Amino acid sequence: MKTGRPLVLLYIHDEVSPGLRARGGASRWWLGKSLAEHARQIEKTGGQLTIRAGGAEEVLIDIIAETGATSVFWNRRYGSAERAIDTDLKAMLRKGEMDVSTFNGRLLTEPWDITTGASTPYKVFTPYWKALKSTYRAPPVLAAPKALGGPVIESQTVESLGLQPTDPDWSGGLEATWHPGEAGAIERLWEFLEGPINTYAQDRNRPDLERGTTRLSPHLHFGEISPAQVWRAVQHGISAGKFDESNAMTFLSELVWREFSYVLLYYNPDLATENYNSDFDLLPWRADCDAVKSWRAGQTGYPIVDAGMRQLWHTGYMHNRVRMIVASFLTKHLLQHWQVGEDWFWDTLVDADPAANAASWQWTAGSGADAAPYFRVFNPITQGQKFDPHGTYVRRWCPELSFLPDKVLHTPWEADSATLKEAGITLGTTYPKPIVDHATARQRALDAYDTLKEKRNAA
DNA sequence: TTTTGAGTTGTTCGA
DNA sequence: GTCGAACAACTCAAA
Repeated sequence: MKTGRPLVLLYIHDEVSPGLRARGGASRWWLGKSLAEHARQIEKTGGQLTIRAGGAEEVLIDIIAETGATSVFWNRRYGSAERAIDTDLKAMLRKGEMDVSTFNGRLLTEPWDITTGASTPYKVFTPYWKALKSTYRAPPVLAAPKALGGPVIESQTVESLGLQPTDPDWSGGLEATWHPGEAGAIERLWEFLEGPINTYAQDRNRPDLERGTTRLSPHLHFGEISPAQVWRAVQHGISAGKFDESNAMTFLSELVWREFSYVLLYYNPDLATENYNSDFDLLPWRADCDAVKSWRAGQTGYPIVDAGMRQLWHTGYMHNRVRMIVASFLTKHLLQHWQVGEDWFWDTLVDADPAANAASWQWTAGSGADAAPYFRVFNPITQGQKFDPHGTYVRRWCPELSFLPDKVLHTPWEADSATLKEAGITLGTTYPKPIVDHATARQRALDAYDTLKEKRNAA
């Protein structure tokens, strides 16, 4: 790359190229905030973030014609539609004798970089993790450029992209929870490294704790902070003896789960729509609209499930432990296809990610790579008691249960009538009765799996 | 090529 | 109350 030449900093808002999955509502909200913040930061250096909506190819052709640009740079993407678009773009630009360079901006390593001894992609997490941590060294973080002044050309406003919800504007809870943008990301990382990292292995499972996890996922998704930056900061702290190594490595392994999801997506482009393990094509999922409605609304009658679903609706986020509980509940207790859940999360999560969301739903359902065995059905009662022991999380998101004593908080249907009355609860009115019985639903899920086995053996 | 050990996150049951 | 075994078998990865 030649230096000293002006840069056009371009964001193409492409909703029209073929095959792209439309962003969900929460993701659009974050994107709008993030772009606005990014534009402000660039303006401070005297530059301009140029925003254009349209197909990537058409927009680039226009920009090149307007500016006489001779080089184009971008960070690589890994979804199948995005790869197809970027491959075509690269071919077109090179045909026009443009310099094209692409980079890895969003992962630690490229999905094809780390392979087994047989040069095949890893399909099991632990050996992948071992291979990555023994070879990966995070590159140094470069300082942001002080001046980014380029040509001032026509640009759309962020507002014109129509990313913010109106009529109704449901984004109040998101607004109160998040600070999209690089500064917010760095702050979250620093807060985490100042203490919580040293108790991460335990506390990451506690949705009732404010700072048990980093909550960096949406920032990572939107490229406001890179995994390499996070890795380097943690590695530095370990070397300096500042962090407990075991806890810090547990944290890094979670970052590598994100990488592993991208390996799975790269080699399985249909990860969000097809069973990774096609045996699951035979599983007799049920189609129960009422059950799905109750699940989405956080009205299942299981407090930890309902708390999670309401946290999601209100803040665009759900604690990871609770994600597993609600996902197990939907796919196993309610026997609804994992895609129903994947779709809902896609629409409502601020960190909705094509790789992590699909891989994690399949993992829970049992159809995914290195998946939970099907007979591992989370018990929403004991999970609640174990990971929200004082009920802080449930009381926060299900305030109608606030006055129940801890002993029956996760099992309101077991409270005697005097206790319920005293807590101001009428089951079936102020809070639902359980929509399924745990033991019955568990057995139904195990039976469904048995039919799958029979069908597979017969085939 | 064959063999061997291992595999994110759990629950239930019975001693 | 605590603890270990059973829950399935299969596929992956490396020796």
